[in-house]
Amino acid sequence: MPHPRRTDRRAIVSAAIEVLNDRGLDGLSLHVIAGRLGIQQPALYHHFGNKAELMTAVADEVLDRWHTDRTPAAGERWHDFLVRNARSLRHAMLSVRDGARLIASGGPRTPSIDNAIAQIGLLERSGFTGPDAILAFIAVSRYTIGAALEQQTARDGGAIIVPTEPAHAGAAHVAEIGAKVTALGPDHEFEVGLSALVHGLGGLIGNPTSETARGKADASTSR
Amino acid sequence: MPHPRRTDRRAIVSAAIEVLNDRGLDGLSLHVIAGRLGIQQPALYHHFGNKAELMTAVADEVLDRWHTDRTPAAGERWHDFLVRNARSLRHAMLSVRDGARLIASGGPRTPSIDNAIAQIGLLERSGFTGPDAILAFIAVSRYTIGAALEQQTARDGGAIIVPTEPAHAGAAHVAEIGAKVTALGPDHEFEVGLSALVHGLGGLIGNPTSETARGKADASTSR
DNA sequence: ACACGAAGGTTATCACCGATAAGCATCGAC
DNA sequence: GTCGATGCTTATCGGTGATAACCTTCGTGT
Repeated sequence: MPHPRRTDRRAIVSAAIEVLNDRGLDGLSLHVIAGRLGIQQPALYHHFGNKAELMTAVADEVLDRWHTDRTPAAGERWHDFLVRNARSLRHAMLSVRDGARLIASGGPRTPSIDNAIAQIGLLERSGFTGPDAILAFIAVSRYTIGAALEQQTARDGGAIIVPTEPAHAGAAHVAEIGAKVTALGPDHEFEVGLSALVHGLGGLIGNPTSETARGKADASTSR
Repeated sequence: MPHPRRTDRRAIVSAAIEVLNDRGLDGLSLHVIAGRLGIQQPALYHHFGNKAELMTAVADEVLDRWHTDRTPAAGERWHDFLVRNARSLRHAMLSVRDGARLIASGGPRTPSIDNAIAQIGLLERSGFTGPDAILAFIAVSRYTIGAALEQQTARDGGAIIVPTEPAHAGAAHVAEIGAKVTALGPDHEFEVGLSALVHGLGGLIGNPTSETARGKADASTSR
C-alpha cells in the first residue's frame, strides 16, 4: 500500500511537533518529518515553500494548542489578565521541547485582530493610553519569551553556577544564595519578574510615556 | 607566502565577528571564517573542538567588547545601576548583526565572580535579600535579551502590523495607535518596559519573595 | 648537534541538510 | 475519455560540520 492516506498541512505540522519533542529543534529535519509520515522528503515542498514556512506553521500550531488564555474575561482586572496571558504564553512555549527557541526564531507574532482589540481595550478602559497599552503588552511578551528561552536553553538544569575560585571572599556567599534561588525553581524565577513588571507597568496610568518621551536614546546602534 | 602569521583563537574570533557582521548568523560558516584568515576550514579544529565552542567564544568576545557597564559605581543607586547595566547589555547585543540571537543561543551567561559579588552586594546593601538580588538581575537580563531578540529578528523593520480586515470596527483604532508606537522607536519600547520592571523590583525591598513562596522545595536549604 | 614530539596546517572524504528538477500516478471535471 | 492539477517519486546539487591521514615547522631536552 503505497499511499494509505493523503497528506495535508495539518498532518505534517503534527508530525513535526512529534519529531520536535523527541529529537529537539536541532534534530528537526525535513527528512525525519517525512519519514514519520511514510513519504519522501521532497514531497513536503508540495505543502510548504521552504522549511522556514513549515516552522512558522509549527510555531502557530503550538500557540494555538497551548496558548489558550489570550482573551480578557468579563470584568477581569487588567493586571490579572496580563499575568494570566503571560503564564499562558509561557506554558505554550514550555509544552514543546525547544518551544521558546521555536517561537522566538519566528520573529514577533501578530495576534488576531479581534484579540488585539479586546486586549488593548481592556487596558485603555483601565486608564492606559493607547500606545502605553501596546507597550505594556510588548514588554510582558518580551520578558516572557526571554525567560522561557533562558530557562529552556540552560544546559545545566537551571542551576546557578558559581565559578568557585578557591577561597574568594564573597564567593561562598554568592554560591550559597545562588543555590537558594536554584532551589526555588524556574517557576518562581519567572513569577517574581513578571509580578514586578506588571506592578511597575501600573505606573503608566496617569503618566503617559509618549508625552514624557525624552531623547533618552543612548548610543544604541540600530541595525 | 604560505604561512604569514600563526593563527590563534583571538584572530579566529575577530574574523568570525567580521563575517557575522556582513553575512549574518546564518551565513557564518567555518568555511567562510577560515577563508577570511587565509586558511582551510579543518584548521579551525586545532583551536576549537567544534563550532558551538567557537560560537561561545564569539559571544563572550562580543560581551567583553561592548557590554562595558557591568560594575556598580561608588555610591550608585541600585536602580540606576540596574538600568545602566541593562542598557549596556542591550548595546552589546545590538552592536553586532544577529547579536541577540548569538547571545541567547549560548544559554545563560555566567559573569565573572567579582562582578557578581559587587552587583549582588549593591542590591543587598539597598535592602534586597540575597535571593531577591539574584532574581532581580535575572529578571532584568531576561527582559533585555527578549527585547533585543524581538527587535533584531523583526523583519518588517519593527513596524506593528495590523492585519487590516476590511471595515473592522476597532481595527482602525488599533492600527492608529500601533503606528504611534512604531514611530516612538525601539529604544522607547525598551525603555518603557525596563523602567517599569526596575520600578516594580523595588517592591521586593521589605517583601522578600523566598518567604512568601509556598509549596516549593525549600526544605533543603541552610541552617 | 640532533632527534623528537607538539602545534598548526593541508587534502580528501563523510554523512547530512535543504532545495530543485524531471517524471509518474491518481482522480475529478469538462 | 481525455486532460490537467495534485501528490508523490527518484536523482541530484551545493553547502555544512566533522573526521582521518599526512606534512611541515619549531622549540626543546639529552
